[in-house]
Amino acid sequence: MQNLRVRFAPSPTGALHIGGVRTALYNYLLAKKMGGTFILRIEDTDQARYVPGAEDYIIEALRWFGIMPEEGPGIGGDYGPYRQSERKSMYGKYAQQLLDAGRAYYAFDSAEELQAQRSAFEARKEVFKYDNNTRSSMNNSLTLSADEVKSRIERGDDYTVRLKIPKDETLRINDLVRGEVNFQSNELDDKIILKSDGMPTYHLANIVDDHYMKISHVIRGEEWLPSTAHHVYLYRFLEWEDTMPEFAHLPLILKPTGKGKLGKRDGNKFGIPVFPLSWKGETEEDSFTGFREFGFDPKAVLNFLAFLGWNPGTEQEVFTLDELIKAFSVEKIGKSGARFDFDKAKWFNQQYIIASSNEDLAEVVRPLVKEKGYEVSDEFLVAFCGLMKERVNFYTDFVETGYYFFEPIREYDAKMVRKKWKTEKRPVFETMREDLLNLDDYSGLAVETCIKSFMEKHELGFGAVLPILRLGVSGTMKGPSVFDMMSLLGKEEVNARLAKAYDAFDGAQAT
RNA sequence: GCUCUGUUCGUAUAACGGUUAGUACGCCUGACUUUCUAUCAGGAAAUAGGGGUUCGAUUCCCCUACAGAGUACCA
Repeated sequence: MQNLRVRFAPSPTGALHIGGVRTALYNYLLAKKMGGTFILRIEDTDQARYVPGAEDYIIEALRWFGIMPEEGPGIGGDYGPYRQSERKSMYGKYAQQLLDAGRAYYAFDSAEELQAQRSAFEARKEVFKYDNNTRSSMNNSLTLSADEVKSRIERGDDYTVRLKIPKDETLRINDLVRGEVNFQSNELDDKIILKSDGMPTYHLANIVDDHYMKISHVIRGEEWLPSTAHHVYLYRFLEWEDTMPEFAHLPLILKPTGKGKLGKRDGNKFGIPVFPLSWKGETEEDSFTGFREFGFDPKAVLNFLAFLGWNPGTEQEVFTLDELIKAFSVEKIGKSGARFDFDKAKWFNQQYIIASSNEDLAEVVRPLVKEKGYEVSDEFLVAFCGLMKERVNFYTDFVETGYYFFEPIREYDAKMVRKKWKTEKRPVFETMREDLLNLDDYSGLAVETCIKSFMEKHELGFGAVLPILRLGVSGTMKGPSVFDMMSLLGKEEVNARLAKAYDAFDGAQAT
């Protein structure tokens, strides 16, 4: 085989969906594994659906994941331009070639006429298809005289170019994921390949570009499987069939619950991200929180995505990108739709956080801390990450569930306070506070020793003392080791918190 | 409707035609622990249904059911 070249070819119609990211990932993995080239091509042939910023979003997302293409718009490469709108002049030529070869024809039917046909068929409970059956009754260069066609074109009438699908043929397609897939040509419609605005449709542009960009493998979503037959015909009629790429159609990603494939709105509906990065659309419904902003690590998301429709056949689940590249193979891609399981995504993220060093975590958490307006030393932050990393799922949890490391306690767990605090015991706890204040060494171990001797002196058990300390210092029963927490907060801070807490506890007890 | 694709615990999936049908997430129980986690040890939980082929089908074939996708001058 010659050089392996794959492309990710999204349409800039909005934020890049997580399913698109998975497609990009699989393309990337295959390219890297085989020493091939990963290419980004922007399919912007539909001006009406073009959304400004979408292209930047796509590139930013790929960069965040660390799966950057080697060729693409703004990146360079020998097969550019990489935006279809900039390749417009190429496509007309091939439409003409197809026309000349009798493999395509002009169609003059207006949108209204087509609509009328559809309605008429619908009334008979049939579905209109522009195909070898119906094209003889439509206005096209097959039914009109040559002169008529010529004059219509010269007159400037709108026309499209349609692919003339042959009659009575069986088309056999080999798909790397699904094996042999057969199509009857009579079931295929005469797809428009050149629109009346002169732009090609996806089908033509895709084939021409893949050919010129020397794409060897087309890895894309299953929604393209039905139109692959048209694509094969295009290759055949353009006489490029001998260099036609291999096809691999990926299973769909399904909604977390219920029916259907994962959609844009599912994110807001289930309160989970379905886009890599946050996106601000025109409206509330068109705005989404991304995995990044949700507090995910890009490596964890990639790992999760890799397993949505693929598995290595071993029992290993946590993979670095390099390991994924080594393990990846098209043969291991699954056939059936994979449901998006947020719990699993969460678990992957947690695995990555736990495996990260405290220093690396601090690096990621620092901007979040700054954003909240907190000012802390690097040393503090690193220690803080060490204390918290085993009890968070997302990066955002650090500053949210661990907020009390940076600002005063917002609220005490009232139920626990009522259960554990006795106002009569306050004098005893005041002596504990003093004992703590007299400590010179405020390491976790020293604090622990101090508390233990305090308990011994007053014949108190862990259950009577530790909850009070924990509540006083963090307000909640959830969190890291009390002693370590106190050590990190420091003597003065702990003392102040305890004094304040005792008052609050008394208040809570009184009500 | 038609075409294409698919169907193993709730979810993701593993299993040369021969296994007590494995693993992970989630769930339940226990251990550890001052709490929450994490960790460890257990547990419940699946081959859609029906026909074949075969000594033997999760695995191969057919039918049914269900699900998904496509059926645009969108990609």
